[in-house]
Amino acid sequence: MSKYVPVYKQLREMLRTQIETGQLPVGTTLPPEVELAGTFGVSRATMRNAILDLVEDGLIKRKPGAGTVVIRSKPEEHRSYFRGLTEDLRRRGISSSASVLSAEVTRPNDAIADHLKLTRGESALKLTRLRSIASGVPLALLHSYVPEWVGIKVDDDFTRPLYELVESVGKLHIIYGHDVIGASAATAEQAELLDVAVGAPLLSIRRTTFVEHERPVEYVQAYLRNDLYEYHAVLPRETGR
Amino acid sequence: MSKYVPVYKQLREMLRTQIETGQLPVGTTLPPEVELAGTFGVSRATMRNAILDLVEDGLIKRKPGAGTVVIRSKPEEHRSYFRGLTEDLRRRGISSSASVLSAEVTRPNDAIADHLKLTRGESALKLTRLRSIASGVPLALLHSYVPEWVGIKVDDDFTRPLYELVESVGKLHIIYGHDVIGASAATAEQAELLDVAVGAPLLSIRRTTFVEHERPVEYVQAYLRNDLYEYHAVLPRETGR
DNA sequence: AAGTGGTCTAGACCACAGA
DNA sequence: CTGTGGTCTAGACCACTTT
Repeated sequence: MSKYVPVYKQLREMLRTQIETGQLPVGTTLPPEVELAGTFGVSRATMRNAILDLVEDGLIKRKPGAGTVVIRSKPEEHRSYFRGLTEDLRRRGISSSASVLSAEVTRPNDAIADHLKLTRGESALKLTRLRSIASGVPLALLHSYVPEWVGIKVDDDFTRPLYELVESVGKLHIIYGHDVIGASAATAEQAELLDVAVGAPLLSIRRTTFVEHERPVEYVQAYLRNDLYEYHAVLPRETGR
Repeated sequence: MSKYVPVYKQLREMLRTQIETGQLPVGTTLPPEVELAGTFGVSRATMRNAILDLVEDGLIKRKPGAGTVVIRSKPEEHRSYFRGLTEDLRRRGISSSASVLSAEVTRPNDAIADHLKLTRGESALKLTRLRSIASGVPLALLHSYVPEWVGIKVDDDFTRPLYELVESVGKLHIIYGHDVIGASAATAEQAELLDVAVGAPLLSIRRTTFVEHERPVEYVQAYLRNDLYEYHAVLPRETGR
């Protein structure tokens, strides 16, 4: 039950704490590596190991010949992560519910089969849902496709987030998602369901979800009311090496 | 024009090449650190430095006591990065050009001043541009705002990517961007400039660009023709710390 | 020129996985 | 048990930025 923790990790966390609590405010120049190493009684390499981790976390910045400066006091959050619509809304304080309009197993059209990397003859579960916010106002029309091999059945509970189903039923681990976002004009059917005028601008999100080995497990085409939803993305700049 | 390249970087790139060309196929177990170090006549630390970079890139995986295995042959591309519209289009093989409709220094409205974290009285350069694809078809209407402190002048060359200007003139380093994407109906003015019908759906992108210390250096409101442009985002799933 | 981070060496012992 | 990666030391010299 003894828990071994390397020295450099202890030092790293100690420094991280000092930065996050403001004992080392933004703008502070840290002592040189050698001095820090001496202070803590470790070799320069060990001290360096601790420091470089913090650079990786974006808390400090180093310049050869200049020094090491604290540039941020809180852990970096400059990156968007893949989330389902339900969780996305919940994070913004909007509670919503879904109603299933239809659920069937079919052979999807070629474009969708291609996105899901289906071989000829393979089918997919097609799911159409309408998601509304608490007051009952319709928000989004969702057309989801899940390959049959994932193992989801037409009588599963689709009012819960689809990701949970995919990950639990298929025992899969989602790695990333690819979103393509555009704008489109509401068709008569969409207008009816979403309670907007025909031709009104809708936000269109087409999402492909991937598990290990670049395997797609879900394709969703969503149409959202532009007055109720905006898509957010925080993108880090490519790090040159 | 010094050409000094550290040994570990040379070794890293050599290994990377061998992996990407398939000389070291996926599944291969690499020789132990000590052996590799001996092979290349460097110390273990140097060899290790090269290897760890490849772990960071997701090309290989290490397990203590087990070994080092090649797990991917191509660099990871499961993450979108911040890019300007120009570069984004260029990567898709679309060449485009921009024409400046207006450039002036003004006090922006409160919403925009807030995005740029301007104090009372601070002004910003307002820039309106129309970007068209090669054939001359209009693609996007861009309203850009850059705080005065960045140092960009109204007579700079705005047909070049704005990021280059910001980074070179202001000697700044862009860290990340925050995009908010929605759909809107074209106003009369927008319809005229973009050559679409009034009320036609447009893709709306509002982007705030940040440099060190969470400082915003640019705010752009873009309206794009939905038939010519789609926004792409590849989002990794949140990794448990 | 001085000081800082960047690279590199030649060792050593420890923690962990597999046979 | 053996072998692997993980950690650590005590030096050294180099490249870069600032003074």
